[in-house]
Amino acid sequence: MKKKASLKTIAKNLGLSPGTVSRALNGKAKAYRISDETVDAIKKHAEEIGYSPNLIAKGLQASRTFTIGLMIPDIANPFFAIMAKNIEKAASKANFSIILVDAEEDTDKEKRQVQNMIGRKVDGIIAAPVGTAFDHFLEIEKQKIPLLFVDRYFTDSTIPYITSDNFQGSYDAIKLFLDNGHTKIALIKGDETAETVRERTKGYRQALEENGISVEEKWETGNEFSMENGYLSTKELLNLPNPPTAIFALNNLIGFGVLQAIKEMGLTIPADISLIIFDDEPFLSLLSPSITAVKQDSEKIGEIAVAFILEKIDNEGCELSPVIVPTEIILRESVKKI
Amino acid sequence: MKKKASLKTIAKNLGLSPGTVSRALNGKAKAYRISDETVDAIKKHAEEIGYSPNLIAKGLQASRTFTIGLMIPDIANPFFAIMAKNIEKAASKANFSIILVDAEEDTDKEKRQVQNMIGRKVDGIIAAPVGTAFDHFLEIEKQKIPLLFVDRYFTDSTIPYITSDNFQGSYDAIKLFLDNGHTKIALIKGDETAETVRERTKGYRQALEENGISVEEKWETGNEFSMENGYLSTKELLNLPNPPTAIFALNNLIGFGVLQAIKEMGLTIPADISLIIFDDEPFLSLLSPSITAVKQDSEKIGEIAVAFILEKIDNEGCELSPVIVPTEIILRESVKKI
DNA sequence: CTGAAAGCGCTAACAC
DNA sequence: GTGTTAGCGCTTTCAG
Repeated sequence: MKKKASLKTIAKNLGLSPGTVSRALNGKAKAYRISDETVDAIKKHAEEIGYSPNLIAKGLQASRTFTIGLMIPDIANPFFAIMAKNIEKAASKANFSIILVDAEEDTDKEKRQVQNMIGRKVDGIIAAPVGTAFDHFLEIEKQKIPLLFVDRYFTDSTIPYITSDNFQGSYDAIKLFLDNGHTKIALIKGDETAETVRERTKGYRQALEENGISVEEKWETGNEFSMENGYLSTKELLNLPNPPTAIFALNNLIGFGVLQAIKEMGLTIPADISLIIFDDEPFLSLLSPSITAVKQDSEKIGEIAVAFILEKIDNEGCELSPVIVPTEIILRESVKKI
Repeated sequence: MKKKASLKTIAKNLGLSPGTVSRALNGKAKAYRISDETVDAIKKHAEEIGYSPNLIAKGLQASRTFTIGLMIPDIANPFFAIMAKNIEKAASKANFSIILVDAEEDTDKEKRQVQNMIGRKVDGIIAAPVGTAFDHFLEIEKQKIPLLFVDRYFTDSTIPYITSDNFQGSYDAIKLFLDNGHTKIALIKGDETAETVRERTKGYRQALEENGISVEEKWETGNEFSMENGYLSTKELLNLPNPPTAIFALNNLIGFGVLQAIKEMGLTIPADISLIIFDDEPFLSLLSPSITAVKQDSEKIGEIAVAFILEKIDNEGCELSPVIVPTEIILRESVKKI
């Protein structure tokens, strides 16, 4: 009743060889024409002694671990949590397990964990990279481990990615403001070295330009995907001599900050200021008034990511091209008609 | 430049033996008095060919994988997401990796994944169990794998757990209502087979009884930790001939449902109805009015959990007793003074 | 129908 | 100072 419950144990107890037991337990009885009695006896005994195959040993010899590394900058962010949920779901359906890393928005931790993943011989890696450094990711490619970016990505590498239609989502949001008569529209951005931020910013600018509205420099502000940035930027914007009538928050955290600032200043949405947030959250519908948002389909991003990575694991040669997942405007009550 | 980058490769290329290379790379050069030149040469070459030790092989031979299984019923629930974040953080600090399972509130998946964890020879398992079935967890103990429950737990097993002070948190919330003059206080519960729900319910009842208020049967309702339950129960409660003046929602999801129902019915908090939610969420402070909540310290639960499981991994014999983590009332604006 | 043996990559015990 | 060997638990030829 010790830690002993290996193939060998079963073999010895039954007077068989490990090979036979292995074959019987892996449904290869037919192929090797092992007698039904033997198979039954083996299965029965395995059950009895609580045998559970050692996936580590299996992995060692197959050089396949049925494991996918998942690197997320912040699992407490609902956007990533929902994505992670769908990734785990799809992966486990294919009998793969997820090794989760929360990089804590820290490139150093990310680097260390990339090494860790490589050492653990994961079969593939799905990562939402933290920052703009990606040398460590090239190492993954060098090791021939399938790699895929989600959400965040780099255009100056050939690593495939799956992301939202950041440009269009942003464009649509601004268009909504414009259609409601707004012309003084502010943007609170994240770190512009991120491609997603650049794309979203592009959408903002293009929508304005197409409608003959020149972009007021003061209204394009912010520098970080954080609540604090949203909060401070909002206060600044609304204290401007010529304040905007509408704010577009470039992600959920910034949006929270905006909401906090507005609440604190005693202003009301949309009477005093209109708001759209990039990233939908269930609770945005519970606010009074509810907040219009650009919803990223993180479920779908997660699903596609797993399908992709499995494809790449099976098919060493296969080249994948980036996938852009459409966003959707969730119309609520935070945009005032002027 | 193929998949070859093992100890053996290095050994061969350098005309050494795998043993020496292993020792050099694991800082045992001193102990074995390997010459500095050799060590340098080895390290240099390892770097060159992009060698990365195979943790799988290491694990096989050490029968230790530096891996902790984490089983969560729903990673998209912020309460669990935050806990998971802190668990990953603490684990990675100790050079352990997390294998994440989202049980999707499905006992069958949980069972399957328990087997999977066992097969993967994780060094320990931290689980927030889905339901009331726990036979499959006993299997883990039988395999001598350290096991620990967080949040949810079973009193009729000896498996240690770390959870919030569910009784006290609930008691405090009701006390707050009472202190504000409420006597008609409703409770919307989750599934009562869960120990956490029972404890929270106990806190509710005891606070009322101690204050000479008899518990109105109609006001104790609900049967599930879900938004829908919160929504439907609220509608029922508020349509009662003699409706309560205060609602206590027994978890965050129920709370969301309550908020939705109240919003839909055009009522306002706290003028028409007072509310406290068990589980704090950042956004509760952004609502107008902000919502008073019982905050569970999921950060601390996560941290303690990892410390515990590591202790148990190191110290096979060690017996751990349950830990109850205090809760905290976050006072906001959702309780009316009568 | 089943057994024996090699080997996945690594470490540790034992040599010299 | 370094090499050799055995073995972790499994699968997979190759032999019967």
